[in-house]
Amino acid sequence: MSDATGPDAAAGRGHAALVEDGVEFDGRDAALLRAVDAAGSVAGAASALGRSRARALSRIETLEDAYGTLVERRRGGEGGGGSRLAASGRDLLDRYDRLQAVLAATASVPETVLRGTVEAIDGEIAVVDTAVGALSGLHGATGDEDAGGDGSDGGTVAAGDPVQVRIGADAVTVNDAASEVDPDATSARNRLTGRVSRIDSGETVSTVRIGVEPVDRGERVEAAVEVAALITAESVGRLGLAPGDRVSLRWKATATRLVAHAE
Amino acid sequence: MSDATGPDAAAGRGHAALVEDGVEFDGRDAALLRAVDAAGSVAGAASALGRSRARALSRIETLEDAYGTLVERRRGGEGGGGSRLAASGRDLLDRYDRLQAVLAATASVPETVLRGTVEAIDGEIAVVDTAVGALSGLHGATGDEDAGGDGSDGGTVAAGDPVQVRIGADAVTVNDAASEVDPDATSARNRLTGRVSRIDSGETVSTVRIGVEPVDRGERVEAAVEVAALITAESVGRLGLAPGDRVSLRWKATATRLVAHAE
DNA sequence: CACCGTTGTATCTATGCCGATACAACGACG
DNA sequence: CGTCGTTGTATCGGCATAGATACAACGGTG
Repeated sequence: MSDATGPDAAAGRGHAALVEDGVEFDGRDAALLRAVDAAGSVAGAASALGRSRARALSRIETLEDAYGTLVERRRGGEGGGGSRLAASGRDLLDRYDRLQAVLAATASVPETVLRGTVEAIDGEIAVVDTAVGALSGLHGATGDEDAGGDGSDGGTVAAGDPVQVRIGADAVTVNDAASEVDPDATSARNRLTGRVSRIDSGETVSTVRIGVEPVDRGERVEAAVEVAALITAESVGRLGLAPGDRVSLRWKATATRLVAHAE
Repeated sequence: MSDATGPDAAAGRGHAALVEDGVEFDGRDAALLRAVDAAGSVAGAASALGRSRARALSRIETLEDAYGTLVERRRGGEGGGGSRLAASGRDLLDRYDRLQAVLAATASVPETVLRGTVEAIDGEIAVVDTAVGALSGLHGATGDEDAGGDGSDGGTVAAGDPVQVRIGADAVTVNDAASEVDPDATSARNRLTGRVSRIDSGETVSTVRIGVEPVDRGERVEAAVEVAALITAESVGRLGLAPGDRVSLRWKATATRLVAHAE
């Protein structure tokens, strides 16, 4: 939306919901629970949201069938009764909020996507051959597949497969190329060197793009690769970064994700 | 559901869709595009999926109204015609797959959640007072709010607000406490020290939990805080990590996210 | 020129979800 | 004991979406 910070950074608005037992918990449900918390009754929540009370109640029941008790309801008594958000309902809202935060983050944080082919797989970590050399990262396979989902996404990756390597700009650390750190003192494994090509400064956060030289591989000429790094403006100042500077990039293998890439 | 690999890792199943122009692109649409790519025709794709051909076609049209050309359709000719996935359709599938990868990652990567109150806001970065001291992180506010969305999530954060600080375990770097690195050479700002409390070893990736002492704050006694870090098993070996060891943690402010926490 | 399987297009029907409405049950309070 | 506002429960109609069906248009192929 905003402007020309990144080519496509904000292009991917999304919508996410929790799923348990086949029941989706989406923004509408979150709003309902929040309204119940605010109003102290399902009836009040429904009228505040302009929704049907009976529907709201039955919706809560189907949610509770899947997620457990969410709202403690009581009828009769002072004020005719009322409903309070249960602790587990609050937890569910927290989970939902965190999911939304992750989604907003992926939409607003630029990512670098490289094509590559899997060289080797060792447990959860795969080594991928890319234009800028071998990179290692996690492939999402945490054991199970989304049952009601898609077709061929995520899932397993095998040696030789074409994949995309996804590096979130917030995972990349920028160092002065001169002061090289002892490689044995840190758990960040992927490293590259390159030259700063552009700095997009935000208020307190800057997106630094670093041009990385492709490795020499026979006749095949690869286009230059730009890796984005999101760092605080303060760090830009502290490192004295300016276009043309040589820097070293570093990020953890566990912050790198592989996506199976059909074709 | 599955079993006891991780305590709760798979608890947060989710479902995400891209949204553009009010039109959702979800797993069902992804499966349709993939089937078109495989079958070479919308008719073949529909029958392969057991869906109505006419509906599939009209669905593709509404998708194209929002996302641009996705499928190149041709009628008449050899084989009676056919359809091919356009390049932009392939790109859209890639975007969707990456979104799914992010979602799967957040479901499988542990995160540390701390409660805190916002101390100060400086642009996109906020400083939050937590049980383990002041931490800085991004608040999702990228300028706009989800129109058709929720109520009080994400959005803006103000000084004094209670928030949750979310730290993905894949963003935390573990260092030997002894060999302290020159603080001016790196752009990672948040740092803590603590003792390793537990190491859950996967095949090649381990989740290390580090107990961090809460800062002393008068009479108020806070429970000990455990921060999770996801690092390669190789790094565990290289650093010689074992329960009880003193380590220093480090992660970037830009990899820390704040979630407004009602109440 | 007829054939073929596909893309377009229109229409009818079934299904599921939501709002609207109505009524019974509940229990503290006055 | 009646009042009150809520929770439960059932039913009806509206609306959007998907499937089913039918038919026209298209353009290589034989």
